[in-house]
Amino acid sequence: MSVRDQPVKEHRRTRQRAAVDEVLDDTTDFISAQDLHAALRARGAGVGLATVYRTLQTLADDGKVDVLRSDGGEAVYRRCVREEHHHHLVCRSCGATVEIAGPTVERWASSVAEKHGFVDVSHTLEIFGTCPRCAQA
Amino acid sequence: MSVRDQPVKEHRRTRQRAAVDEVLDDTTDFISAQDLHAALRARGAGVGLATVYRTLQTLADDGKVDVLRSDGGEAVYRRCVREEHHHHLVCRSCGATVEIAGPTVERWASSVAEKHGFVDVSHTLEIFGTCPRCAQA
DNA sequence: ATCAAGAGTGACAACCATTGTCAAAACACC
DNA sequence: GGTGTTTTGACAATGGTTGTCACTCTTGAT
Repeated sequence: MSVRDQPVKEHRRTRQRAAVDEVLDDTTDFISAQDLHAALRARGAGVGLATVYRTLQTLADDGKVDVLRSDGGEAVYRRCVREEHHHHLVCRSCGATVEIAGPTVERWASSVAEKHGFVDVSHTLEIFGTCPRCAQA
Repeated sequence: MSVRDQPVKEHRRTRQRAAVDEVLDDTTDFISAQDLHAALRARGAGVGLATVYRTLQTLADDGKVDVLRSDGGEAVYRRCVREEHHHHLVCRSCGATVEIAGPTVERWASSVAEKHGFVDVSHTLEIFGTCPRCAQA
């Protein structure tokens, strides 16, 4: 679908990357680079802020994490469960996330694009709302 | 669908807002606040940068312009033709934009959200690709 | 037309997420 | 262990966006 299907360059294993990985594993919701940095510091495994950004960027490039922009324009990251293309249903209040697959939407998107002569098509689709737990307030 | 269906508070007519409006009318593609500010300055109608931001924010709140985030996280704005909810097909290369309506997707999104107990649901959906004109390169 | 009240403006400072820099430290492999 | 390259981290720099606040302009009433 997209053009980024290169073999994914190999990276070195370092304490810092392992630490980032660990936090990512323990976090089911989207987290910002800043928050991730704070989380690392909190659990004693301090990692430089710049390194956190670089690591997340690398992971994103390799398709290992999902990235999306919060309302404030901040980039937020999350380890994806499915490797394939999918979307998210995100709670505006607590950040809880459900991964969604929508084959119909995929087809619709490409057909619409095709109809207008667009090629090399990709798309973004996120659904926001208030989750059941946050709703009882 | 969303909660922002208030009667849209009235605003005063000022030279600055008229100028912003004019540029927006002359621009068919998405434009950033910074670029809009430059465009205003270029056509002699200088407007403060802060004012540009405030004006765009106001227009966005009133649903008079569409807002979306560029890849770099910059907010870009565009006068919408349709007042109702809709999506965009955007050329990655030249920025050309086609407005899209997708009733099916709308229904699908709300049903998915509902199925998971989410309420007060909204969503974002943008399709990116290379337009016919840019494709012949 | 005049006026008072409050919305709107602008120059600039402040914010804050993100990126650049570069010497020092860590990894992989011989 | 030695060596060449990658990675790191502290800090500076960048750049979009928002906050501040005195001043100006629009508006509706008089």
